[in-house]
Amino acid sequence: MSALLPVRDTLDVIGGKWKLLILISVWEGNKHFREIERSIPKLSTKVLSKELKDMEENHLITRTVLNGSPVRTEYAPTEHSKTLEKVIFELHNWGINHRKKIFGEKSDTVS
Amino acid sequence: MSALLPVRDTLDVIGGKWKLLILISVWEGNKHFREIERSIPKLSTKVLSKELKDMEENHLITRTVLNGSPVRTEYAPTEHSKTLEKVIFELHNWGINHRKKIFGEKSDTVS
DNA sequence: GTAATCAGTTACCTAAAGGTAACCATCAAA
DNA sequence: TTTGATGGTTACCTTTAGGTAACTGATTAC
Repeated sequence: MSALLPVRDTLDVIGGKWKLLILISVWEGNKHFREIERSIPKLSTKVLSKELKDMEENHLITRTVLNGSPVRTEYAPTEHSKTLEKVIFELHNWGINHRKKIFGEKSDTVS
Repeated sequence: MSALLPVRDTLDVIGGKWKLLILISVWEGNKHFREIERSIPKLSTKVLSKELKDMEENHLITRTVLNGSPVRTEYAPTEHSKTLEKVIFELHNWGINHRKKIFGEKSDTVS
């Protein structure tokens, strides 16, 4: 069953500890490196730097360097990144229901 | 934004290298430990053992020990596990489209 | 009695993800 | 002129996921 390859691709793109948090931060309007960094507690510059590169490669964000005095960069979400919203919604939805199953009830065996 | 907690839950349940492969194997009708192990190339007994425990805790499968001579166990998927199909479908779907974006086209910047 | 099956466990090792902290250059304000 | 902001990089360390291989005890087949 390597029909799972596309599933793996998706999990690689949104997996890990920080990618979704960073994506949401950018969706919320944070544009600059330090701005994004400050918006996410405990996130280090090193990890942010690496994740932003990954996300740029995956066309989730764009990076624009503004030539000016103390070098400004601007990160922006792509349209493509917006297509993740549905996926995230489903993950969220399932997670909610899963918690109910795990902590709320008892029996759910099949056949 | 800790509205991401349920998303994290879901990713924990289906993430990692083997969980989905094992789940599919059980969905396909493999019931016994060695049977599942043989159905997935490169999967080791140690990892399978650990993953099955996780999946049992998460109510994705049930484990039944049949008292008999060389000790048989039976693993079966739960109804709850079936609710993952929709999630997996979305992940699959997005993965397919993502590949098209990445390898097929070029421009997709926002605003 | 030897091998092979069942269902795992145990100890050890490698690889990848992530964390910590110091550092770079450039510029503006105090 | 020192401090702080800009956007990062570098080297090193820890933690977690996963891999390798040997081994257990019970049973059947040879």
